[in-house]
Amino acid sequence: MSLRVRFAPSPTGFLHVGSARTFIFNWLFARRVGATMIFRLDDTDVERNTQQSVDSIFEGLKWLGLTWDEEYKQSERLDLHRAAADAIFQKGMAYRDFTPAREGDTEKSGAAQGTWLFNADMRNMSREESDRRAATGEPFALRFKVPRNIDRTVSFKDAVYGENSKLSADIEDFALLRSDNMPTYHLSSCADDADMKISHIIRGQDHLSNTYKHVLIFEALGAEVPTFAHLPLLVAPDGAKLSKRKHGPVVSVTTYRDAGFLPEAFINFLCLLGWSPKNDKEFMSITELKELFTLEGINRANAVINFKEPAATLEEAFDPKAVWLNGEHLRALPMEELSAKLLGVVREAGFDVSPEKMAKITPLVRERIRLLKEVLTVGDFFFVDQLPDYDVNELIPQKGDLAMARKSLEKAREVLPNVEFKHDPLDQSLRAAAQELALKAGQMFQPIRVAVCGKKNAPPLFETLEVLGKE
RNA sequence: GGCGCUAUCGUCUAGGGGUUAGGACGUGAGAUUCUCAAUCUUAAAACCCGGGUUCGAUUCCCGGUAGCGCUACCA
Repeated sequence: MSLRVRFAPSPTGFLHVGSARTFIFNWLFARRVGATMIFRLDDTDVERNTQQSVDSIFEGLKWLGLTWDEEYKQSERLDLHRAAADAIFQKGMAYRDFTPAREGDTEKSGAAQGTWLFNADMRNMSREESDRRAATGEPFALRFKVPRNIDRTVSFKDAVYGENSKLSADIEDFALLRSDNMPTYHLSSCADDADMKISHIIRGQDHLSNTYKHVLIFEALGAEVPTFAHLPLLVAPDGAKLSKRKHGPVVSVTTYRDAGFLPEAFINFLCLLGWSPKNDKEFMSITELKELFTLEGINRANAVINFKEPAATLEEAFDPKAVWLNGEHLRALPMEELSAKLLGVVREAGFDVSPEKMAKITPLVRERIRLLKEVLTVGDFFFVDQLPDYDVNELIPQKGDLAMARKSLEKAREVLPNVEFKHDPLDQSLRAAAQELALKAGQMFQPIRVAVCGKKNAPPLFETLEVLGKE
């Protein structure tokens, strides 16, 4: 039997980090075992689908750089879904429910208050009466006739959560077709999975309890029930599920891209949430992940993405481990590659910097940034003609005063014009100058650094001067 | 409310009937250094509670509690 997996997002919002992880796990599994990876847009909810969301999903996935082998759109397969529903109906495993759709029933309080399982009048209606009413054009929803025998149980073995079973009597008669003849998610999802011969369904744990219904549908369709692997959910620091409304842009994949995450770092981070290679390895390339990934390595408890709610800095908006991993991946990149990426960021910010100059700057900022975008704050002085204003007190060296700073700078102005702007000559002459002034090297360098960079914390002085050049 | 799933440092996790409960991020201290980083060393930090089973449970079983999910003609 061939192995086939699918990623099936519904386009009702931007690409969520949780969806991205589901996609990544599917991809890793597929590439690891040689399965076919299918992308399927689950767009049967016409009212909530937006083109903007479709674009956002593709944009996010494109950034990740992981590809799939086949692509489908559910909205183009409605006939198949309806045929599946009809087949179930013809087998007597579904019935028409003529109860008008509940309207204005916005929240789920109705369901939450009591346990609705089925409407006996509808479930037990004779086929003749059902046909007659349908023939008059009366609208109906098609519901699955869940077995009510008291000892009947539905079970499946989940690759992550193990054996699961539930009394079928506890499962409500869920809808297959809405009264507008549109298939529901459960129906189209299963009909497609069956038709596409999906062998492994790897998806969020929020579907764990839906799986009983799905097993029922697969069986009614006479299809082989695939292997399920449910993934623990990604949640916010407060334990609530991630939502854009509550938690802002951190839940969107493009936010990571825009802040300057490397896709491989982002993927690495997401993999560590709910999965582990069990060997204490944390920093992993995509190739390594592909080699190490197994469904057995997935654990069962929800994982918190540990970001700060009101973020004071760019870094704070993300999980510290994600930021750290990104720094690691950044430093693992060949210098030229990193330089090219940084050049892109800098140019996008409106600075005109040549690739040659960027090539010299990159080694100086590489150890000092963890997100690509930080090049703009760490290395700003490399790009501007005129330094923004800074506090003169910044010039004061340790255990020194403004007079000492002034003395240092005057000396520097005297010495520097005659020095070749290379590391060693600068080192020698400035150290000599410091000695002449009876200052510690650090006390001499500090004011110069601030005068040059506009801030105390900056890359080493001589290299910086060398890159900046004498003019 | 009903049904289901889950529970190890602040966070991500390893482990598993007898361990000094391991690693990582983050945090503190120190080393190095022209500052900041990077790097290295080091410290603090965890088995939800109660019952069983057992010579011995953090680990196995049961119960509780808490969190999460599903309970839509959403997905």
